[in-house]
Amino acid sequence: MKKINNINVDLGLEMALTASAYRAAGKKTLIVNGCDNITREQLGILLLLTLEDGLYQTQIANILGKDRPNITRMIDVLETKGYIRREKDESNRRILKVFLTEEGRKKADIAKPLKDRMNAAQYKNMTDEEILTLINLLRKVRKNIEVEYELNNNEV
Amino acid sequence: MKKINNINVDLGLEMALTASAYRAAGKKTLIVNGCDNITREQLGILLLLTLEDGLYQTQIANILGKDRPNITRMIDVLETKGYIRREKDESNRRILKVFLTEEGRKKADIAKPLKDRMNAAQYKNMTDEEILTLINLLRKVRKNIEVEYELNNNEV
DNA sequence: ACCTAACTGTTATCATACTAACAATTGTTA
DNA sequence: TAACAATTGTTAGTATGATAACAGTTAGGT
Repeated sequence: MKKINNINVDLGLEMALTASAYRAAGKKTLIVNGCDNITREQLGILLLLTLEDGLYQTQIANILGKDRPNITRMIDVLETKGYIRREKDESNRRILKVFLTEEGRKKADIAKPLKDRMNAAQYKNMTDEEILTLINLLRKVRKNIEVEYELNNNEV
Repeated sequence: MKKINNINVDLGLEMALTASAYRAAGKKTLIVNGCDNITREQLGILLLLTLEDGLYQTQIANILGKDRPNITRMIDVLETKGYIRREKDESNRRILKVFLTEEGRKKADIAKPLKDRMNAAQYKNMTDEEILTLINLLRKVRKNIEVEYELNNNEV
């Protein structure tokens, strides 16, 4: 494990722990506020659709960084719950566009301020500069990993 | 979504994307180098045991930031693969201590440099100061979240 | 000693992450 | 046009993340 100033720097563990706390807090926030019939990830899809309705599944997967089987399953659930509906695209019959229902829009409107409040909590006592630094460093690490990942790809 | 300098700052999404790249790269590294019969998470247990053998399951769970059911399952798998063995503690019969087998130690020795190489890759072109900053900001966010999480806990 | 609370590992259940493989559709190219 | 490749959504299977509930064990308080 890399050491700096005699401090162990295991980024994987740090990210796992932070992500774990993040998930727990998000779940708790939803439950405490009566949004206990939907998960944080499912809500992410609803919130995305409030920004741009009618995306198709692969677009949703790419934007949210998830894979298509996952999106299929989550959208199945959201459709069963009546929050979204699938609609065939006549110009490309492979595509299923996803739209919010009225119920789905209502749910997103209720949950949006909860997400905002959680974002505010996680950035408490942090300056804008610190937040930007954190985001940029995460992106730098991701870029490094993706480059290395592609290198490995070519090695195979 | 919080905006700084007109840039969207969705830490949850950034962490999810980075963690996803991290997982993919880790998995690929193991497969490319012939360690395809073990997962990154299972390997984490083996590497921990090389630092301190004979930990019991709850200790492993706490150190790695996982829950006990997960550890039970992963250790079941590792035991089936012959990489670890459970041993009852006579002084406290609730406890099962976990030890590396010879096979497990060999596996860990083979995989350790792969993990080190991946750590080096993710920190490429980053100064020690940047790395420390990233770790400290992640910890700060985690602390914020945990405080907020406990607050919610009390509100219930 | 007895009762209760806490701890440890386990099982069951559900949601997510990921891969492989597939059918249907569309795009490309010889 | 015919053959092949790529795209889209789906299904199946495995591993992980997380919670609830349980039996066995230990610790604490009366």
